[in-house]
Amino acid sequence: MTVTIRDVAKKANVGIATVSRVLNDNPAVSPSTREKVLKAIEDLDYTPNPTAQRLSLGRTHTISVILPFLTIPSFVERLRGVQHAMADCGLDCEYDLVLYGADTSERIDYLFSILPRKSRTDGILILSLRPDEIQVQRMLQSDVPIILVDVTYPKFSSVYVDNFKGGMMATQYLLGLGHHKIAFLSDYLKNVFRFSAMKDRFDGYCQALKDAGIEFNPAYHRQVPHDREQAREVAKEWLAGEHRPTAIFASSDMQAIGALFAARELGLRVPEDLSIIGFDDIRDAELVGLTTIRQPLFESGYTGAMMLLDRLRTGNKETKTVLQEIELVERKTTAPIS
Amino acid sequence: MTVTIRDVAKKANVGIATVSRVLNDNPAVSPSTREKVLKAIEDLDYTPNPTAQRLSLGRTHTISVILPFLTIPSFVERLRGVQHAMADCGLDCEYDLVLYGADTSERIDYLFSILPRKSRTDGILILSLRPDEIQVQRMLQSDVPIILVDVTYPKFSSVYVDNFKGGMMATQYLLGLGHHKIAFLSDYLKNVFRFSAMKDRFDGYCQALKDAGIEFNPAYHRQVPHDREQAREVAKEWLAGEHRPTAIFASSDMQAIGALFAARELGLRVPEDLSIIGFDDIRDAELVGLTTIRQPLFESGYTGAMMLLDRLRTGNKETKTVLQEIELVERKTTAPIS
DNA sequence: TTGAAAGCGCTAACAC
DNA sequence: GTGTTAGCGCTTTCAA
Repeated sequence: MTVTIRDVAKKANVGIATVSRVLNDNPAVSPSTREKVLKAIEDLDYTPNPTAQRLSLGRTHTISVILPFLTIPSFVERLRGVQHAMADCGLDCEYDLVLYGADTSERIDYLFSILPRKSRTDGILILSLRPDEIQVQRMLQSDVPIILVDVTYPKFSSVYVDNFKGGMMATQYLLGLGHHKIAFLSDYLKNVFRFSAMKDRFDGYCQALKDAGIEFNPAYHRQVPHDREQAREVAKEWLAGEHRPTAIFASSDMQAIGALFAARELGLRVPEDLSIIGFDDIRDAELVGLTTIRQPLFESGYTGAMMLLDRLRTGNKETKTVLQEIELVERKTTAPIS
Repeated sequence: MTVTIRDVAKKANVGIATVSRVLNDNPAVSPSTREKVLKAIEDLDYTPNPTAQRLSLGRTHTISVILPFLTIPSFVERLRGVQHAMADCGLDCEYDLVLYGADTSERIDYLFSILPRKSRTDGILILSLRPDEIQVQRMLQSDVPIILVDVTYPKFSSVYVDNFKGGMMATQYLLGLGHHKIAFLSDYLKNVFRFSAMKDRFDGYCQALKDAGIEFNPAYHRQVPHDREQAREVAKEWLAGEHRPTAIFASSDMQAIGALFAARELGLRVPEDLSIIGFDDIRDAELVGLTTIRQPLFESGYTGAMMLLDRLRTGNKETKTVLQEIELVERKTTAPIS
C-alpha cells in the first residue's frame, strides 16, 4: 500500500540502513549508491513516515501553541509572529505547528496537564495564559521547553511588557490633557484565563490617579468581557449617566473601539466631548484613529518562538526573560479637555 | 525517564496488553484488574505516547489546515470555524490541528506534494488555495481526505460561494443606485495562490455591466495586492483623476476600507460623493459601516471541518459540495447617485 | 480474562 | 561503505 523504506531498499538493492543514511544526509554513502537510492526514492515517490521517525528519534518535531481565542486580534498577531519565526529559521518544514485553542478552564487545565511531556511535543508556547500554581508545578517537572508570551512567571522563560507602566502612561497622558474624570473600562480582572495584563494596567491606572492626588472612584471602573459589544453597552451607561467621565481608558483596543461606538451612538464627539485611549495597537486602532498604548504583538510571538527554537537547537536550559518596550501612539481620539 | 506502558504493567503486575486494554476501554478486563491498572497509571502519572499509538494504529490523529496568511481576517475566521467544529464534535482532544502557512508558491507546492499522505495526516483542509493540475493529480491519488474551503474543484469535496453571483449582486446594486462609473478594485486576478474568487467576482461585475448596456472601461479596473494600503493608493489615483468613478466595488472588504480611507483623505464624503461596496463582511466592515456582500466565513470553516470529521468517522468517500448563500448587507457607504 | 509476541516504519549501534 | 539487527512504545492477534 504505502511505500516504506524497505520498498526503497529492495528497489535500490541496498539495505534499509543505507536508505536511511541517504535520507539523513549521512556522508558515509558512496556517490553511486546514493544515486541509486535517490532514483528509487524518486521512482516510488517515497516519503519517510514522520511518525516512525519521531518514535525512533524520540522527538516529536512538533511545536505546540496554546492560545485562548482567535477572535481577539492580538492573539492572532502573536501567532503570526510564531509562524514567521519558524519560517525565518527555515524550520517550518522541520517542525509542525500544532494549534490548541484554550477557551474554557477545563480545556486549559487539560492542555496544561497533558501537553508538557516529551512524548507529546518538543516545545510549548503559551500565549497570554497564566498557569496556576498546580499547573506550574507540573510544567516545571516536565523537561519540555516552555515559553510564556505576554505573561511572566518565576523560573519560566518569557516575553512580556510592563503593563503597570502602560496603565500609568495612559492615565498620566489623560491627566496631562487636563482630564480628571477618567473611567477605566476593563476585562474581568479575575478570569479563567488568568490574564494578568489587565490587572496590572488597572493598578497602573490607580497609581497614576493617586500620584495626581485624585481619588479612585469605583463607579469609574467596570469590568466586561473582552468584546466590542459589551464594552459599548457599558460605555453607553457611563456616557448617558449623570457623572459622565471626560475620558475613558480601555484595557484593550477592542473595548476602546466599543466605547468609541457608544460615543458616536450618543452623538458625542470624540475627542471634543470625550477622550478615549486603548491598549495594544491592533490593526483596527489605526483604522479608527485610536490613540493607544502600543505593545509589540507580532514581535512577541516572533521573539518567543525564536527563544524556543534556539533552545531546541542548543539544548540551553537557562531561563531568559525579555521585556519589550511599549509606547504611546497619539492619534485622533484624545484631546485636551475643553 | 519517561513512563511507558511497561512501567505501568510492572507496577500493576499485569501484562502490557492488559494496560493497553484499559487505556482503550476494552470491556474484556475484569473490574479488579482494571482497578489495579488505573491505580498504577494514576500513581505514575502515565500518559500513553501518542507517537507510538499513531505508528501502531497507522493513523496520525492529526488534521492539517493549509492557509495563505493570518493577516487576512477572512482566513482567520474560517480557521476559527474549523476549531469550533472540532470542539463541538468533542474531537479537539482526539485530533491535533496542525497549521501550515502557505505564503509562497514554493511553500504551497511543497505542502501540496508532501502533505497528502496517510503517513502524514488523517485529513486536510485547504483554505482559499486552488491547487494546480499537477497538484490535483497527486491529491487525487492519495487516499487522504481533502476538503476545499472557498474553492471548488471537480472530484473534490468543497464548501464555497457563488462569487460570480456576488460580483453581479454588488454591481447591480450600484447600478440600481444610479451609478454608471463603477470602478472595480481587485486583487491580482492571477496570483501564486490561484485564488479564483476575485476573478469570478470580476466576471460578475463585467456581466452586470454588460447586462445594463454599459461598456467595460479598463481604466476602471485595477489590480493590487490584498492589502489596505495598496488599495488606498490606487483609489486615490482614481479619485484624484479626471474621470473619477462615482462608485467603487472592491473585491474584498480590506480593499474597500482602503478605498474608504482614500476618500476621507481627499475630503470626499462617503456615500454622498462616492459609494463603496466590499466583499466578505469581515468584522471591520461593521466597524466602519461598510456596505458589502456577506459570505459566511466562520461557517465555511465550520462546515468544511464537519465534513472532514464526518468522513474520518464514517469512512464515507463520496465527494460532497456545499454551496453557501451570500447576501448584500447595506450599511452606510452606499447611496443613490446625487 | 489475560499474557507473550509480532509488527507499525524508522534510526543507529554494531559488525563486516 | 554497507547490511543486520535491536530498539522506540504502542496495539492487536493468538494461545492459554
